[in-house]
Amino acid sequence: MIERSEQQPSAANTGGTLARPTHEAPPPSEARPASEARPTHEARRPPEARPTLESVAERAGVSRATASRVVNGGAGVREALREKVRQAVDELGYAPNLAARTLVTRRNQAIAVVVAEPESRIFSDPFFAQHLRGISRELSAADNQMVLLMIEEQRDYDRVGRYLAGGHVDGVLLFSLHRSDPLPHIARRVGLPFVVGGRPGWSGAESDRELVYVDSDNRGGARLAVQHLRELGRSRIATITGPLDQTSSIDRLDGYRDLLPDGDPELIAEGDFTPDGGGRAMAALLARRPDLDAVFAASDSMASGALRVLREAGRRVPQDVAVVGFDDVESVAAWTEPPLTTVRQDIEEMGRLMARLLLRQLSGESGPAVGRPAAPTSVIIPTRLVERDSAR
Amino acid sequence: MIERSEQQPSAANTGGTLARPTHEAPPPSEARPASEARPTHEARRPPEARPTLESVAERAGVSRATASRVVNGGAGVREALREKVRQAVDELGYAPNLAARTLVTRRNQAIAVVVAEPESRIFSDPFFAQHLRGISRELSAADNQMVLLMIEEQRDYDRVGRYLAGGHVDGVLLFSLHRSDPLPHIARRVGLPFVVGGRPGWSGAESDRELVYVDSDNRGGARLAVQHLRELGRSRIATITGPLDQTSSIDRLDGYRDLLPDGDPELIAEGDFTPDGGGRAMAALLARRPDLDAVFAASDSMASGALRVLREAGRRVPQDVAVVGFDDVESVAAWTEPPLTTVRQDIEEMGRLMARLLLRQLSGESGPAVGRPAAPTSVIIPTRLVERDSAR
DNA sequence: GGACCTTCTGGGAGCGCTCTCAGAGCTGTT
DNA sequence: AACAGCTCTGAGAGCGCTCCCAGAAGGTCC
Repeated sequence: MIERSEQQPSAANTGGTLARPTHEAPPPSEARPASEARPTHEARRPPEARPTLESVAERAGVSRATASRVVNGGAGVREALREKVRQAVDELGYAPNLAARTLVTRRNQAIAVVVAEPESRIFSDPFFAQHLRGISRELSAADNQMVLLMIEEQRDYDRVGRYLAGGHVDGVLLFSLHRSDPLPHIARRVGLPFVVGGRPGWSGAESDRELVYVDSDNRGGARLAVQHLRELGRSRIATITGPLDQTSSIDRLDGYRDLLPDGDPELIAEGDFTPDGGGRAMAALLARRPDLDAVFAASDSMASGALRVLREAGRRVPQDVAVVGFDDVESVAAWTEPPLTTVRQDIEEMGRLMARLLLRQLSGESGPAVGRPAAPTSVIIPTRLVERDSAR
Repeated sequence: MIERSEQQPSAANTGGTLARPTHEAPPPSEARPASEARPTHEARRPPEARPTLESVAERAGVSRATASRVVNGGAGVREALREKVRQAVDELGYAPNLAARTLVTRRNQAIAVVVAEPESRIFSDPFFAQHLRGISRELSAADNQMVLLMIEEQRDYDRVGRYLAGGHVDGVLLFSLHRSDPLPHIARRVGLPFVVGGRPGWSGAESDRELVYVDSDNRGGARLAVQHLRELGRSRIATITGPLDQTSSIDRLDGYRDLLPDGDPELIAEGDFTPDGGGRAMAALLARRPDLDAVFAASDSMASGALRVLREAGRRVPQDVAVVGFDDVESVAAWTEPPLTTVRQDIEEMGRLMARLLLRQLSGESGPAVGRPAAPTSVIIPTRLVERDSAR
């Protein structure tokens, strides 16, 4: 590890022989102190007595209650007083203490996003940021915050459970549940409404009460892909599926089968959503059915691996074999050789919808039971075909 | 939009002519109610009277104070009582109310991660998830939560400022600051310690007090790349830079120049971190210096664009022109044609270090001034070269 | 001008927790 | 047997806020 207190290393560091830094960085406890010791953190200790509502009220010459009213919209307070309070707020730089407010209102203005990583592709694919962006957009429009909880090991479920139980959030967004995932149960137990991203594994014993989820139209997208290949006149259309314990894989395969109900099972090979897996599946397919003239890969990554194998096998794309992917990951699909025709899904919209659905449950709760909007239903986001050279 | 209350559409949906769903999804307010109306949300209203410390204490036959002690570690409580309290906690399913605790301890066990999106590449590159993962790992080990705040428009700064001022987090992690970014100022004003990811734009007026940041060794990585190209015997080494208002671009260019101080300026072209931009820069380079025999692109995306232009220009890679990228984004670098030699950075470690540095500031604060660990210094994470076919 | 509204305002309780402090209960010493 | 010196426990205050409710202030109507 190289440490610097200067902004830039001097060019003198650049000796002829480059001392390659070791990859393993020592823990930062070894950090060299900055050239000049930072002034003691008096900025925070003591915490600089943040102004309270009390002090605002005093300065404005009103009661705490009136000050509170003004801060929260000011309904039913005479304009003159309202103005005085607002001024006091400004002068003092007052910001309400959220913890105190939460304690009494029981509203946190925050929702949790839980990502159970090992099971989901969320880290290997670039969708994560888009998801979050969609969620964030919707949430911040309603002045809600987003607390991100990641699960990596089994014991993290406890941590997350404790946190949710701690009442710091008003609702939960869950991602790609696998079979018997304890998360819905946990959320239910602590009484938090939740919405799931991606169709859940199977509605087993736990979830007879139906879950609200948002998903891409995987099945419809697959149909789009196969239909396109057919319109191109291809008749021996193979498919490379994702891992078949994931609903997105299953749905995409189902879409393929919708249009090819009598298809040869030899034309179906299972991949794992990685380029390598896609390549291996492609090789298997080629061995079994050398006469295939099209492939629908259930992800762009797998398609890129398939493309390489096809190239190495001397097949021209799209002349000999047309290829369609799924996802439309820009950095992959647009830059394969040749560029990939693929099915695009609107990930950001998915995130946005998840948040919207959850928010609706939240507001539904506090309203009157009669005239309350109907309980939300699951939603499927449409997909569309993006044509590039690999199948044109 | 297609809505379903059933888990799967029936295959009957699959008529011959596929009615392509419109892309614009109507707002979910149009959602069709589930076949059976959800039972009124009585699970939450009334909020099912979550057990309090008080009730735990009562059940265990001790005082609230003792119960509190047990819940918080149980130091100085006789084993017998401790056991009784623990049992009461279990039976009641007690979970402490975090807001109440925060109100008195002034500790939130939460830190904010602020991403000012438009300026950063954070959404176009796949690093975001890795960053968060690193941060999450470190944070949850210390039982801290992560609140994600995204900035998209100017007015979001207000929202974020208010949130930070609300005292809901103990510290802030900031990403890729641009010149005169108001964020450090805001954090400073509300008295929150912070750490920056990526070397900040320039230490202008505001930041004479030095900032703590964590960055990849962009400069060193660039040197690695150029050095490698040189060792391959290349002598006319061009570079495609990122946008030169970003420090990572600047640092990578500086690294290039470190080894080629007398280089021809015609060998330098500015890109924009996109494949297209990389392609355009490559074309310009080829026009200016048709004799170039190597290119160092400051990102894998740009390298992939360059690769295509090179291919179209009939240059063989690596025989005619060797290419090295930067980032080592697996899904891009490993699957270009040919696969890309590139500089790998350890993003997750970056996230981890940012969190660790922040946590250290936090603990430093509450400890005694004497013997407190030295104030943290900025840290640079080493990079390393990954050799693939494009420069071998 | 008094009864009766309506509109505003402030007092005060209380959200669930932590933490100080005083005192209860022990043990050990003289 | 008295007392010092522990350890352990509980009463109570208070964190900053919201919101209920009582009452003040001002208007209207007979």
